[in-house]
Amino acid sequence: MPSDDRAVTLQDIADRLGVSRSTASFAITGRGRVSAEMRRRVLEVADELGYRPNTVARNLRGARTGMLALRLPPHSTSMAYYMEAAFGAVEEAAQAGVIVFLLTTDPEVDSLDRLPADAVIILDPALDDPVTRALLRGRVPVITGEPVPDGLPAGRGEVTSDHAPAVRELLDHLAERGARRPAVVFPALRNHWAFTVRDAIDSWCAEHGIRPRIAEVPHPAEPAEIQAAVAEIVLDDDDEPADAIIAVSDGTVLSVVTSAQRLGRRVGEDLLVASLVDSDVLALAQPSITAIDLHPREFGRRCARAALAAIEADADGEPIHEVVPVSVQRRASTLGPATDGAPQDG
Amino acid sequence: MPSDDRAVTLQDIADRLGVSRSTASFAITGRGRVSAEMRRRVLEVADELGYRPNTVARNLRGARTGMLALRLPPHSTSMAYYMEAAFGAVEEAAQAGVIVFLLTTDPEVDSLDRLPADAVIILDPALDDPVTRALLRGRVPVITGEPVPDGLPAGRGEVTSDHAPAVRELLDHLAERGARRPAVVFPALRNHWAFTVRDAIDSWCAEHGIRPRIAEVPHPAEPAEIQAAVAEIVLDDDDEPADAIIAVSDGTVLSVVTSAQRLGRRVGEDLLVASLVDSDVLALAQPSITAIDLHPREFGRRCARAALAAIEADADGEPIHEVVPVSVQRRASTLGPATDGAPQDG
DNA sequence: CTGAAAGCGCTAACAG
DNA sequence: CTGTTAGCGCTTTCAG
Repeated sequence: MPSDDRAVTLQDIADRLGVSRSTASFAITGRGRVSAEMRRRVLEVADELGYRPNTVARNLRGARTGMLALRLPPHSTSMAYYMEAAFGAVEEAAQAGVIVFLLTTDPEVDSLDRLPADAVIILDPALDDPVTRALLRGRVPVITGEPVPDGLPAGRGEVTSDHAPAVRELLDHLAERGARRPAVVFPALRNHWAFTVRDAIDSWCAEHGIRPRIAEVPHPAEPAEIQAAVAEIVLDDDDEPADAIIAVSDGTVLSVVTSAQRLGRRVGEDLLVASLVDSDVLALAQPSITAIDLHPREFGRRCARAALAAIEADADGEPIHEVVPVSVQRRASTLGPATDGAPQDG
Repeated sequence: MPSDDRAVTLQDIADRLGVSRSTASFAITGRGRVSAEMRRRVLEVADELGYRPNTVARNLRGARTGMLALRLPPHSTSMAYYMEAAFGAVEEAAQAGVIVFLLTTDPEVDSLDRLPADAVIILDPALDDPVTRALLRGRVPVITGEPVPDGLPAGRGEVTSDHAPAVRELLDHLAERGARRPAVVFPALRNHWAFTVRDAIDSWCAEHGIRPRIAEVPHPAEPAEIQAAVAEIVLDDDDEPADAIIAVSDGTVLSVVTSAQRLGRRVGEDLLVASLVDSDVLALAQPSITAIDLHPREFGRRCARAALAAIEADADGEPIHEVVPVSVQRRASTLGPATDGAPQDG
């Protein structure tokens, strides 16, 4: 029982069977040509010895690292969303024996073009993020979660969600529920998601002859700034008060709901509230909050899959483009108290 | 300008100066003995060529991987907390040129004792988590964020926060603000944090002659389960109603606040609310929510530092033990409306 | 003070 | 069908 501290190597297996390393290697990777019998024996011994291929050494040879770098937006608006997506990517990569590591929020830009990774996944690449820019210029293939905004070099592929229809569906839903004066609290983000959603809102409003009422909050924002924006919309001095409010993140929605309740407005009745990004906590509020479910876990998985594909297709072939479905979760904050007890929920 | 696709290697530098690889290596790592002059020239060329040491190859030799594995609890209660901690670890490790990768939530247990990492960080190790158990039994040194609960083999070190005093401070604060019947919504977690906090609450209550009123919710819980627990406490049929409620995560607190507001209770006035774990969104609610700030970023940094130290001290020396300070953020939900406009906040 | 050479664990030509 | 061999990029003895 070589249960000493050294790791079991191919050599150990080979020695044990009196064959050469390569035979063992071929048997294990299944790549080369070895007899079925030999293969069986190698596998048996490998198992017995508790052999674990050393991924580092394995990848050294192939000029690969067996790693994916993951970049999350510097000031993550929606923690839960990114965390889910991250774990989706980790899971998917793990199935291919690939490791996902996190990039610091603020890495040294010049260390970026020689990243020890076979590909990078950038979630929500933003126009004004120097790291994203450097990564996109670097030699490591880049897959982005959501397209790269115009003005930045394209990556090798992108995974995106069909935001516009979902936003329109949400707006339609609000209208059906009687909303006539919807308002939006929107962060000053310069990424594809923000541009797209904003566009969808604007055009929907135009089609419905409604003046889009958008309170833009800085990003990242101080609590006071968000609270002020929310207060302005909820109060709405100079105009008819908003009868529906859409916000982005857990935090902003929370601010909207609590502010509204404080001011005596009844969420789900005289004020509809919805979020552009779903998260677990939105189902916990009373009333529970209608939101667009971006299926972040699946989104993350697809990003990893795309990244893995980009590594293989190491030429300059077709860029990868994948669309992940999204869905609107209708909950009590827009359905009203009638259905409060049994909101439609996943 | 060798700006072709191949990465710049030590050999390139050596060739350029007509010296050998080892000289270049020594000059760059600063480990060996080379003349100051030679060193200067090597560094210069390295810089010029844009040399980046290949960490993978570098570590191959030393039987190190240059990587830290990070395990987050399978059903993260508090996304923001863990995400912050994770990035703290990533940042700290990056300074030492070490990469932090995420473990899948559900890895194959037998792949765990030969993890391609020099150490593992487990955040909030739980008694009932088989992965934690496997990791602790494995040969990769383990650092835990929060101690390993009794019943599991100890790791090589732990980073912890001084929860008990903070909980007591919070309870004292609530008492000062007039709370007489505090209640707690607590998840059925089997980790050190949960045990400690629960203990602190129990003993504080005992000292103050108060019957601890704890609603335990399953973990992970369905929204309905949490809502039910919250409703029970907020309503409190058979007893005097609670005048202060403590909850753990963003979600539960949100549920408490919105439920309370719906039932006509005024948070910060006739009902005090506080969270055991702070996060950005708690500052956004109206009123903003008092919470214990666990300084997760710093916590994560310390974990990484401890892990790095554990790798060096590869003997069975003293286990590492570090304590990260915590602080109570008093906000409007317990301070009341008087100070609502200017809550004490970081 | 510097160069040659031997590996780290694994893969993949190339022989046999 | 299997063994030999030459590396991947780097570190580190051991000679010179």
